[in-house]
Amino acid sequence: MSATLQDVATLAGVSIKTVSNVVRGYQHVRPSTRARVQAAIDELGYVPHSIARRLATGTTGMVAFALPAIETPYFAELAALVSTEIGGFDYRLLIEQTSGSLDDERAVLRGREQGLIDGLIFQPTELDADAIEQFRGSTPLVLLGEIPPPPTVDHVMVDNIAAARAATFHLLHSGRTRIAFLGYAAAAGHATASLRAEGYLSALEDCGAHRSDDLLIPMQRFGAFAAEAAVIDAIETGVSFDGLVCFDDLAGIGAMKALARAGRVVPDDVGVVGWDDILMSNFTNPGLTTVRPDKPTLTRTAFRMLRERMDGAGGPGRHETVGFDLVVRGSTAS
Amino acid sequence: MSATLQDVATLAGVSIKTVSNVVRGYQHVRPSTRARVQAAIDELGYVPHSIARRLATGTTGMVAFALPAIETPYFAELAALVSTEIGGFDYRLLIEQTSGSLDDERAVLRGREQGLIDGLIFQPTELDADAIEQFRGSTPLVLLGEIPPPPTVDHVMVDNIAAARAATFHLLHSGRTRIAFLGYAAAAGHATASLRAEGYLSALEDCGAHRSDDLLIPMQRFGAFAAEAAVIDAIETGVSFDGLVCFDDLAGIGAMKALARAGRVVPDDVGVVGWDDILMSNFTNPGLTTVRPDKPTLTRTAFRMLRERMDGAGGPGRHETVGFDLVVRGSTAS
DNA sequence: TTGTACGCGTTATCAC
DNA sequence: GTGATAACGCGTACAA
Repeated sequence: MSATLQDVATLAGVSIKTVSNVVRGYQHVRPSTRARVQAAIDELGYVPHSIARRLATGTTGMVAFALPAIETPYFAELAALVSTEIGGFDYRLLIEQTSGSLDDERAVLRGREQGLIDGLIFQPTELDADAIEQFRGSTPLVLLGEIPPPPTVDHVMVDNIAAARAATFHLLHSGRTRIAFLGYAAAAGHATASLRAEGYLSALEDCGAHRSDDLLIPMQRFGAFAAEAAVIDAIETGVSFDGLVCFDDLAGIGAMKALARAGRVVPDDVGVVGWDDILMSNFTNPGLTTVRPDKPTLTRTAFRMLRERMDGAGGPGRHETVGFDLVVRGSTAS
Repeated sequence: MSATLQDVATLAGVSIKTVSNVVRGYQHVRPSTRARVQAAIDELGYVPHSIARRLATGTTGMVAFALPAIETPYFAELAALVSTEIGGFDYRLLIEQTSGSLDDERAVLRGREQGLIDGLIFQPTELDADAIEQFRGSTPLVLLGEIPPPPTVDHVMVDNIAAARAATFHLLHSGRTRIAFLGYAAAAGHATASLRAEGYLSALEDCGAHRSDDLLIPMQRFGAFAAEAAVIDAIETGVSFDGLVCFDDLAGIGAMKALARAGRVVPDDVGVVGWDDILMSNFTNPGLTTVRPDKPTLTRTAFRMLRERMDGAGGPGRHETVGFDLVVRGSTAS
């Protein structure tokens, strides 16, 4: 099998403590000793056994990112950023998919096993503040997304209401008068969808624009297929709109397909705004105007807060908001 | 801190061995004892400490998936499948991004630390058979993708030449005569790109179709942006083609954008075929015809082979091929 | 069926 | 500066 500290120590004629000191870069080791030990390490091809180290230190060097689904482009992009970010600090990334299921979210929060991870970055969709408070274990935790966080937990978010207002104003200011919202109450009590709808409604109100329940287009599930079906349905039932604020880019992309099939021209007949600025929004035809959350800052902030907690920082939950842009593309050209 | 086996044992008035037996579902435990122990477990909220267990057993319950970039839709979809698949066997997923860098691929293969993972599923892009042979450690390994694998390593792939031929024939049979290939030698010696180009060329030859170096459109990098730039460039330099076989769907999507900007109509002027059948290929306008590898079988096969190795199976490397479909959509309608 | 005692590979606390 | 030795929490012969 692989060489151990003891093997190296025997070969170098020192104690394992000295080998350990060399391996871990401890300063006060006589150069000649260090050289002898290093030679033994090289000869045996010794590699530290991380599990043993971790049992001894109580840390694992692993950070989990719990998200609904890794194949969702927005989360995949986030995961890539998190992976890169934490890699710079020698942490490794464990991916936990919750599928937006209550049970999985609970399991993730409780930590199926102790000692597996040093910290958790978690984007909940189902659990509310009380449940998070109740189920969370003792591992450092940072929440992502738009749920109202429990007062004890760190949290990073984008101002969804402000962003939804910006998206809606953008459509209104290009002269559109009947703006719909796609993705209303996609899941009962879905915090993100509710906030975005709220921002949308408040923008309509501020401008005195037309509001009606018709214009709140529900989606049965998330994703492009569900969005396409929802928009087809809305058109068939006679809902009339010339602007569409979508829950996310996938919804926007599904909506644009539905509109094309219905013979509605984007942006001439309908202006469409998405959310997330996933890569594909650059490549729809026309390009999809979208709310772009500052993803790099989002992940960097989350990991910074997590690191502070992992380093033992106490205190009440902190709450940070990161910015967004409205990226204007062809789907709302006027 | 958290409760340990010893805490539970003390509370239940038994030895830690008995508690361990209960926790691990050992059969021969007296029901009354089991009940008492279970009560203690519940009362203390005992959760096994995975690191300690793993130090004792020598296994980690973790499988790593090493891929170039998690935000690439194809890999994200694969990762989702792997995560679900291994979750059914109580393994957890560690994501390793290699960014297609030689150093990172080596590091992944060598395993930066011993004992962290039980097995590795690895999609190399840079390393060749010799290097893999040389750098691989002792952890069970299954390779994904199109590199010619070293004889000792398990490997799952799609028949890229056959699939590229099918894609090319599809365009030829709809009456197109000048078929180009996008993504040629995107990286020098890139195995996947080479195989696909090879299949493309052999199909042209079989049909006696026009072949020329012009029609091999190179890409500087992978991805939709690079593809868009490459196609714009090809059009500007006067390359004439009425069909386009793309390295992957991202390339196809980028190509369609470039064609639209150049005023070329898909599929009337140019038929486009992609590769991977990522979700977005359903939502381009028109939909993107694509080679769909059987991703569920791919990941299931890979993990089955890996499990067999983790269970101690020896023997030479096995080699499995999974199927593909050609999914015909609007981009090649005739 | 259950208990005792040792080993897994490392780190950390003391002595020396 | 370096060496014994006790944790870390759990699995497992072996014994009872």
